[in-house]
This record gives sequence, structure tokens and C-alpha cells, in this order.
Amino acid sequence: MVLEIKPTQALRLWREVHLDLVRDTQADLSVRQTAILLTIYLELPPHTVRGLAARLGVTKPVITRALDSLGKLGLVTRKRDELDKRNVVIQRTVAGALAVEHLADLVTARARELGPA
Amino acid sequence: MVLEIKPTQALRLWREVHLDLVRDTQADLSVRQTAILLTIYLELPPHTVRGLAARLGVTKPVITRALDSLGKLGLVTRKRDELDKRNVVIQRTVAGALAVEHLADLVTARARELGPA
DNA sequence: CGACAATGATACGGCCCCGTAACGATCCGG
DNA sequence: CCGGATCGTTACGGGGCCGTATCATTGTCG
Repeated sequence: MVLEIKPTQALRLWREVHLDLVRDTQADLSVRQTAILLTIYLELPPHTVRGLAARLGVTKPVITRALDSLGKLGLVTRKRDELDKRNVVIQRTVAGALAVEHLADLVTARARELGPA
Repeated sequence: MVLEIKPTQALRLWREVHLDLVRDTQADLSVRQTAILLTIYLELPPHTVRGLAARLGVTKPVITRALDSLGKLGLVTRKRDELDKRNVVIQRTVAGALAVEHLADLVTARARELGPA
């Protein structure tokens, strides 16, 4: 079940999806924010600021600010860890799950349209 | 030669490549800039500001500023159209071609690593 | 020639993101 | 109990992108 994709197809796929994203008035996430959102929704919880920072190779303020933005969009939520009150646990939301699902639809749809070569 | 990709695979692919892009210190293009760059390198020339604006569904200043940024990075070049001096023709560069090729490598490599489901 | 259209660039005010440094809160070990 | 480590946040200065409106240049057509 290996996914065989040629360089030309990869680029066309990337372009088509990005065109869709540009036209989608709502979605305007940066590369960092996208990486964070997908990590939260694809990897097993719990997720912490420090963990995400290490995972992405960025500093903690980057994560904090990204969570501020994603939170403002309703795509994630934060909650204090009751066991260790220094930690913050990032939680998923319905809106976030929908947004991720929407992205998946976009990519699969565009992939299906790709011709050969 | 249709590209079959499942939603879960699409999301994992999207995430892995975005993680690579975040770690790549250099690349920090916005969604718009990426769409513009790929359009320039995948569609047949000539490319104009107006044409790209219409193609992406954005205003002309967006294109002008994106070209400023991409030009500063050496990924594209602008040249006055001698036949109609109102037009500006966007040209490709070696560095730009390399960057696009690099992206293609990234996507194909990550796609190849995707397991089933 | 002269009014008008079209092209791309620029000005402006606003908002968001970045990296570094510092901060308050919390936990831990002696 | 208390100094130090850890966690997440905030402050600061700088830079980039956005949308709207406006501009200079060039072309077109009566």
C-alpha cells in the first residue's frame, strides 16, 4: 500500500490544493499553524506546549501564539493540567476536527483529478 | 493512472511535509506565495500580474507584493514587456526552479513513506 | 490630438507573526 | 522550607502581509 506519486504529480497536487486554500476565504493558516493543528489532530494526546515546540523544532512562544490564533478560530482549546499545574493540555474541538476533515477532502479530491505524468 | 489516496493518508502527507517546511529554515512562504510560485513554474508562460491575480482570485497588489518577496528571495524575476510596456512579464530563475524541485522531492519522499490506512 | 481604459506599482492604516528576553506560577530535591 | 529547575505566558522591537484607494505609465479609439 505504498503511495506512488511522481514529482510532477506532487507539484500539481500541491498547487491545486494551495489554490483552493487561497480561494477559501476562511482558512489563512501559516505553515507553522497548519503543522501544529495537524499534529494535534493526528498524534495521540496529550499535547503540551513544550511537546509541540520540540516536535516542530520551534520555540515555545511560537506555540503559545499559534494556540492563541487557533483558539480564536475555535480550532483548539487549552486546559490546565490538574496533576501538574505548570502544564497546559491542548484539546481538540468539533470545529477543529471539521477543518482537518475539510483539508483531507481537499487533498483527496485534487489527488483524484491528477492525470498521468 | 489515477492517484488513489485515502483521507488519513492525505492528512499524514500534508502534516509531514509541513513539518519539513517548518524545519527548513529557509522556506517561509505564505499560502498565497506558494500558490503563485507554483503557478509560475507549472503553467505555460507568459505570466502577468493581472493574469496571476485573476488565476488566484486575489487583487493585484497581492501579486505585486508577493513578487517583491519572491524576487528578493531570487525565486522569480520581472521584466517589462517591450511590445506592451504596461505589462510586466514574470520570469523563472534557476533558484526558483531548484526550490520547486526541492518541494517536489519533499512531497514524493513523504508520500513514499506513507503506510496503509 | 485628447478622453478613456488598462496595467502594475505605491501609500496608508491595520493586523499578525517572529525571536529574544524576561516574568509568574508550580514543582522538586536537599 | 527554600533555592533552583520547569512550564507556559507576556513584553518588546522589528518586519511582513493584507485590503482599499490612488497613482504614473502606456495603449486605444474616436
